[in-house]
Amino acid sequence: MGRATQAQAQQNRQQVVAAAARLFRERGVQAVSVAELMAAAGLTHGGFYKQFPSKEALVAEATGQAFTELGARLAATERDTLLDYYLSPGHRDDAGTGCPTAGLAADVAREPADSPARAPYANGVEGFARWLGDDGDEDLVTLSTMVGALLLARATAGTEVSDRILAAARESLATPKA
Amino acid sequence: MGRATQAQAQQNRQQVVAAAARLFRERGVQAVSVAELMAAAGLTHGGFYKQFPSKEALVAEATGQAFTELGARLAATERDTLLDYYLSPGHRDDAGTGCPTAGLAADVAREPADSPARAPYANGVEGFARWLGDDGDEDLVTLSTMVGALLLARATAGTEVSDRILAAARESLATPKA
DNA sequence: TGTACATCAGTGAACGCGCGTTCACTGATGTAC
DNA sequence: TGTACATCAGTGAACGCGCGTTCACTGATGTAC
Repeated sequence: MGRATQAQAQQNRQQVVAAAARLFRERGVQAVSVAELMAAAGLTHGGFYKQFPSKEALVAEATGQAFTELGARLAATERDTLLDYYLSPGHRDDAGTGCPTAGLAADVAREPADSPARAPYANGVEGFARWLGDDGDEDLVTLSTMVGALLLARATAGTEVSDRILAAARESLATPKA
Repeated sequence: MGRATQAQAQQNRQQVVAAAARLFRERGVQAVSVAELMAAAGLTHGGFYKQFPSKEALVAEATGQAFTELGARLAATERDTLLDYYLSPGHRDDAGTGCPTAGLAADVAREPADSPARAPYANGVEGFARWLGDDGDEDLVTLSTMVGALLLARATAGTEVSDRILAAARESLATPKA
């Protein structure tokens, strides 16, 4: 096959990061192999280390990428519209393209304390909370409710209580108390 | 070594379930091997299948066990005391003995739709919400906030925002609005 | 603009390792008499 | 209560498999002149 052009190599790299950002949210970091991510970009697994020093480094980069996508989405969305989507069955059933705060929470929580994935995650959480714009640290509470409801709805998916969790959180957050 | 007594066998089995209930919450189902769980009970891994049909079956049983422990704890605790513990740095830093609703949420969410772990998890969530005792489905919102805040605090552990998430949620939930 | 050659993205096989599960075997336990 | 024997909890080695990572190699790309 020979050497790829710099443009092609960069595009391949970006495809691997994009696949990681999606699949890590969907199935968890441990359940997605380096070989699968390379295959998602049409490559064989051997070349992975020409682009990334380790899987751990890709986890960090994919985390940042997922939060960058979230930021773009937030910038183009009104609060009530976002809440409707966030607490919808659609979002519950599609973690891969959904919120990384929820989709990566458990994975990042179980990363070692010095994992490079922690910084982009924490920055993402702070940015999301700021966007919510509630007074004081109340935005952190709002975000906690959103993330908790989404994760509980996912873990109880298929049962009657799952939809009730989403509906109750939507109702509780739709109209700001103040 | 020869055959163990029925009492000893039952005790060994219980130790495996207890270790699983703790380690699955702490590190996640995939990060804990059958061999490690058997070793935690002082056994070699080969005998696992004399006690459990599969690792998946143990996941379901350990999930039920963790929620049974939670139920006992709730029965002996007042709401405000529980909230203080739930949203504390201690609980954040010790997932293994902590709430299974939070500790197993992502693992159960990623289990297949027909996984036997889903039923005990959903039952546990409903029981926890009922214990909270808020009106209508507001208890599901309260639980969502608790679980979300705890998971976000864990994923941001080591940063300044982690403690703020816990404190903000504690403040928001400590005194019922009504 | 052409030529010679160094670079390096990607390949494919291999590394050591641990996984969930199976199985022949052991020998004390539990049971039938 | 004592004896003969079937049961079966636990052992330890092995099964096939996939993991993250390494490496010798390929050959088109990029560059120096």
